[in-house]
Amino acid sequence: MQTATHASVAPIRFVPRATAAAIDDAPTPLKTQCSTCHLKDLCLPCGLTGTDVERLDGLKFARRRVKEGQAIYHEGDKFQFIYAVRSGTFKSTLNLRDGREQVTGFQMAGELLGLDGLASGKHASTATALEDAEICAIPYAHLSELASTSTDLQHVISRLMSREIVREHSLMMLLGSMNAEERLAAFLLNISQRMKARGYSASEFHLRMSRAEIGSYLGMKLETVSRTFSAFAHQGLLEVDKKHVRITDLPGLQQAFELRVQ
Amino acid sequence: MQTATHASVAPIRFVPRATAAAIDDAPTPLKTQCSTCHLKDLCLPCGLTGTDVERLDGLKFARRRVKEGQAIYHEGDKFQFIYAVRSGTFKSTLNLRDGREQVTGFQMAGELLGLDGLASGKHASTATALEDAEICAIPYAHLSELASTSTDLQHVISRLMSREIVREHSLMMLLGSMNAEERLAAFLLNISQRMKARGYSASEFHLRMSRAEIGSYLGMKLETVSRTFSAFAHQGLLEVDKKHVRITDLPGLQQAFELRVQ
DNA sequence: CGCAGGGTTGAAACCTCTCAAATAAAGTGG
DNA sequence: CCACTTTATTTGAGAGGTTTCAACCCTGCG
Repeated sequence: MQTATHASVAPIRFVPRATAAAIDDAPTPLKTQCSTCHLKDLCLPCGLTGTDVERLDGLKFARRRVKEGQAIYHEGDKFQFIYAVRSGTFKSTLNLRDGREQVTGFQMAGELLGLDGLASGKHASTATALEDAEICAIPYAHLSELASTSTDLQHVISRLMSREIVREHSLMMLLGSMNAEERLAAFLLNISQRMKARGYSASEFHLRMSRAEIGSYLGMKLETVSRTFSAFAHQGLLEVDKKHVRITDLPGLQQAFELRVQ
Repeated sequence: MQTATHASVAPIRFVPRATAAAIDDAPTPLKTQCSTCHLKDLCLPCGLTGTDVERLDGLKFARRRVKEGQAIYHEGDKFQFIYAVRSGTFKSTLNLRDGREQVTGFQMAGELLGLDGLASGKHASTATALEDAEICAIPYAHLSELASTSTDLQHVISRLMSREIVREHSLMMLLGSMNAEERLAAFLLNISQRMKARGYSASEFHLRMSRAEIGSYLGMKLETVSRTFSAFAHQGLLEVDKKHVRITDLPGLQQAFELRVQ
């Protein structure tokens, strides 16, 4: 549904896991401009004035298609690009010793990926497409060069990083002090809000992630996620059919979540 | 023990909660330089070359004493300063609806506080001293002005923010996939490492936070924290007496933690 | 000296996890 | 196009770990 508006983009070949980093070094040389992007109010240009947005157009970055299941970078890969999601949904994950993965976030259109790579020069997580997607690959060197000519742009980047910190704070609160129902309610309300901000229905949507991925993100087992979905359905808060969700009692769902959180 | 090295600083009066923000507007006008600070390898100047560190000296910021229990900013306060811990320990907290608080981090000498305020211009958390402490209050406006003259300084700030994101990632992993023993082991090893980096013993230290605060941070109840301490003691991994901890089997503790994490 | 706050420990309740089985959907290959 | 396999999801029952409630100890302080 989200990819429908970007049909005129050259597809890139599928890149197997071991060499996925290689695509970072040779992005499709297709130029894109921020000033005319339909996501400019959500994405990098958000908060910038006309002149600064135009300055952003000086950035030479490429659009890329990413197939479902394909990673745009892996934990440990050299950090060179920041990625903006144009369409589709991604998950960010950390690898656990026993081979399992911990989901640290889901990213939707207009959201940025890869900011955790600045710390050490290597990506600290892996970003994988949950459906066929499209991204802008922004060379960090160019971006920071550009930022040195505009304090406003500097602030925007700092603000975006700060937002990520704040987001993770609330996730820590969720993981540290909420039970299963509160966690899932918080998750669904968050998705609902983000769908709404992107012009989709806030009450009915298609989850792109599996029960296991939701569980990993929320710190619970997939069976518990499934059970909690069923419990919400029995309570009349929503209707679920696999990944399709329809919220039928938004205030009720908010109450299930707001029992604890400020 | 940490405060002993900084005795020649004018004390500030205790400021009650409601007006604590006021001290932000009138910091003690005592100038400090980064280039001669004993924390320069841990703190803001970390990674900067000689010339850039000198440029940091152009920053006019004040040192301040903070009494145990006093907050340097509260959730919702206007964001103006970034704070560097000179001595002492702080906790960062979020308020929960039911009046309880969620601890999102502990900060030691050389670590920064307040970066979460950039996102919205208001502090997203509260920072409270766990013991008498000393901080540098760095006006963010000055810092970002200075950063516009040095790309290296820009990078340092970005890197520090990114580090915070990475730190929170691993905490999410901890909260999402570890049991009580793994959590406490991870916490103690982290504290141990940070003590070591500051020139203190890695194996014997005094915790500045209560069982309840540790529990809030680690997503467990204070009784469980206490029980897990006792369990470690029974296993011969450490000796505990209230807040005093001596790690007697570091490899054993690491094993208790590394069972899951990469 | 009594009290409050922080810490420890015990026992039972409760929630989530684990293990297991059944179902449905989707992909595979003849 | 149909059996077959694989994967995702749901649901049940019992195990297990953490929380809850409670009692008790210790220390510092007015």
